[in-house]
Amino acid sequence: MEEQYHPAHVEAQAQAYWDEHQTFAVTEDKSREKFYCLSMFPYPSGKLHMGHVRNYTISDVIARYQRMQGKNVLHPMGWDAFGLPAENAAIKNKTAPAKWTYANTDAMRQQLKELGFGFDWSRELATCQPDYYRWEQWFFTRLYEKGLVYKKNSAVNWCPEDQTVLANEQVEEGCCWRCGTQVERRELAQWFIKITDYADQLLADLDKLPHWPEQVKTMQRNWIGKSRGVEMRFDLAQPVGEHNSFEVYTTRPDTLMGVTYVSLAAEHPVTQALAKSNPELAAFAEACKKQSVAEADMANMEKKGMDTGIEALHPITGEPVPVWVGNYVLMDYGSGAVMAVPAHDQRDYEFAHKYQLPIKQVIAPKNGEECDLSKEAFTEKGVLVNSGEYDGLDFDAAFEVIAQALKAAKQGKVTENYRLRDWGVSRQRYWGAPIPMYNLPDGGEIPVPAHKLPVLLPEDVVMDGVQSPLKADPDWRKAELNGQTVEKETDTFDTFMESSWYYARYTCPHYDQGMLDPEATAYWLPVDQYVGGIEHAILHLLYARFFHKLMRDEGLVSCDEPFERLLCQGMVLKDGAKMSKSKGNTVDPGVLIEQYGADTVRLFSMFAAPPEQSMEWSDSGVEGAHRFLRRLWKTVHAHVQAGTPGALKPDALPDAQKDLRRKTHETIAKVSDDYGRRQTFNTAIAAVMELMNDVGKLADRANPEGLAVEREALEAAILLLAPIVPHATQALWSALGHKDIPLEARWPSLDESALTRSSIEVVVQVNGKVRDKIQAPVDAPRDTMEQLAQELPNVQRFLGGVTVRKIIVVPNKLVNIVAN
RNA sequence: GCCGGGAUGGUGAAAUUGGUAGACACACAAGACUUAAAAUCUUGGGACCGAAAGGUCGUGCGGGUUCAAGUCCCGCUCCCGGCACCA
Repeated sequence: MEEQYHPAHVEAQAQAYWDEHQTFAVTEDKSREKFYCLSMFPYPSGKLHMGHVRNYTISDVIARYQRMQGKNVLHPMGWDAFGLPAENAAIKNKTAPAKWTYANTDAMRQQLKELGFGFDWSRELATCQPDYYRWEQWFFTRLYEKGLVYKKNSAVNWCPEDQTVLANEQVEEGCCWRCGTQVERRELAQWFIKITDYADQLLADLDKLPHWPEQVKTMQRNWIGKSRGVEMRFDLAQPVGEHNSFEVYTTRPDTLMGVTYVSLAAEHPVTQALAKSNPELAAFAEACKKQSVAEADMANMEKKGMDTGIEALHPITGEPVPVWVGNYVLMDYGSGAVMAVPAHDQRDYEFAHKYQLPIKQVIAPKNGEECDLSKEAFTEKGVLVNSGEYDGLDFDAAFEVIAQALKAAKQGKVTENYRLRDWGVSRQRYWGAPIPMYNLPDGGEIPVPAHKLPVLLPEDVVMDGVQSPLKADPDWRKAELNGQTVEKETDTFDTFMESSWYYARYTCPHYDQGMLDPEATAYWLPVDQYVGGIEHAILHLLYARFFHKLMRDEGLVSCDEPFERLLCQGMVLKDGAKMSKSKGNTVDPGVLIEQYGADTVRLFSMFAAPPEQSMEWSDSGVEGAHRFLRRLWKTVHAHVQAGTPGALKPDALPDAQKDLRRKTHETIAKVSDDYGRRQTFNTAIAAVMELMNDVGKLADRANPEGLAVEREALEAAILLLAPIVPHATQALWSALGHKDIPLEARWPSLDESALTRSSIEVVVQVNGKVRDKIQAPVDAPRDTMEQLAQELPNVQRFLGGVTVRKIIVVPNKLVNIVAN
């Protein structure tokens, strides 16, 4: 072996070996336990960034670790290739999005290989390829046939200048990011998939995911937002056009007697009908259309309203209450109308103050205290007051009695409601999978039949404007079905569609008899370990879970959930901020690989922080990681030079050598737990560093017995580090005379007998403060420990003049003497 | 605004089930080697007091529970992720 560590050479050699031996190509092998390890596939933006490096290093480490546990490991990679940035780049560079995208995948594949990630490249897929999206199109037509797909109007951001739809991201302070024109809301007919039909399952099955982070499950639960409430009808005092009433949903029917007005959305049919004869109201509704469609903006904006002048009848008392229109009432939510109880809802409270609407207290605190409504609403649950016959009831009783009263009066009923809304999948863009529907001349539509799929997206286009080439090209949409002239839908799918099932397609990426090969999915699914950014905790992961259930109900997969275990990695920061071009704090992985090698980049990525935490990038930290690898290399080299180790004779060793053996096996135990259960790779690396520090201090190269102990330590260190720094460890393993590679070697096994020790350090406290430490026999009896502790001089000092009340002994850890 | 996280030395972090706060690194300082520098190696270090032994304080802020709290509970502050058309 070479005396110096030359990463460029070592890495090229290892990568060539893997390439030559097709080390990471896998097939179904029913005789072996499988492990499917998946990273979220990247959007092919052109260059790998540190977030990718971190993500793929984590999954590569897990994949290689599982491989060393003897499992048949699938670790695939591909491209989330459709999306907005390709269109933006295409407009900027006057090229086709397809060309740009494919050039980017080539560049990024190259970088991924340089980092030594063990992907099975024979399964690579790109979602923009027709043999991928054709099955998505087919599946959508199946959903249509099952009644899980429907079309309805929904609001989008519209730039009147560019005559185009904008993504939320393309709206900056209410204006178009290209031309600065004020953005409007526009209602378009769009396709939806009924995710709400699966809301209950998506909620309930979270309980089947014990290996998901609790925070992600909590976020999904809250997003689905199941609530039990009452849906009721408010009749209008006078009919408005054809409308006699409207529906309202509340989770707080106990506050019903405190309703002092109701609010409708600007798009509510009653509002629209009233606006026809009320120019002022029409102007207000028009003004509401200038608002953003993003929920965060809705929540932050100033709440405005307008009195319609009409009244609705309280569903229980029949008393008239004023009907308002509010800019904060969403048509997409529930029924587009809300009852307002200013005394017990903070938003209603502020609105009522602003427009001098009455505030009527109907709930009092349980403990009988007065509540002060002069500053804020009282939103807690309590006891009913000012509610006539319902006075004195608590929330639960009031809920049931009032719901009963509404039901008896045929004015309402108890229902469950979800915050979750159906999934709008239509995008008015070019670079996406065409929605496989034919629009008929008479206005209806039918799904494109299977034999006409895929509906191909033309790749040879010029993006010379903001308009989608599909919409700009009248020839493309022309189609014919059974002799009838039809038009292809020019909208494309939301890119979440592609990312919702790619994990399943990886099991059979070349299968052409259907969407999925049942044998391949039966063997590989579910994904055993999914690794990706926390930013996907809700949308992507919820849609993928939903899609999985849809595929299950189509008979394509057999399990209920797609991802068994989930790891959400934190962001990569530099100087305390997210890396971004605008801040100029980006770090180019390519430059670092050139300077230090891939192993150093991987080692530092994993050492700097535990995976879930955000990680601070540090150039000097990278330097330190590199230094450690050089030291490791040097140590192995010196060890090999020192001679041939003898047979290991554990019982006959001097104390220092026993100590080193204990450290070796403590490290094996610690690192195995860190990789497998805890997934804290930073502490695993620290443990191996400690082991190497001990090798430096304790190794005895003067005799074959000493060399045997050092050899055991070095082999353990190499194998334990192999998943993280695969190139260097492969070279070192070979330098120690092994013919196999670490990936195919057995994970080091723990020798329990090496762990035994005769004494252990125990802390002695007086009143919880450390006063001394003693070397005590392991598992010493309680009274021995009490006595040893009390005899210590520095303990005595603190026991003078006080009485010992109690002594707490935590075996092999601590003695606390409580005295006063 | 709503939902979910986070905050520990000069810096990244560790402390796994309530039991020694700061492992392992980085940066820094001193020393060794060297004509010299780099590299490498050794040593040191939370703050404050002290010659030392040792003591006091210390995990964003304010309270609480406990023999014992970075860890549990209540109330805040600031930062980050998501909010349905960025992916």
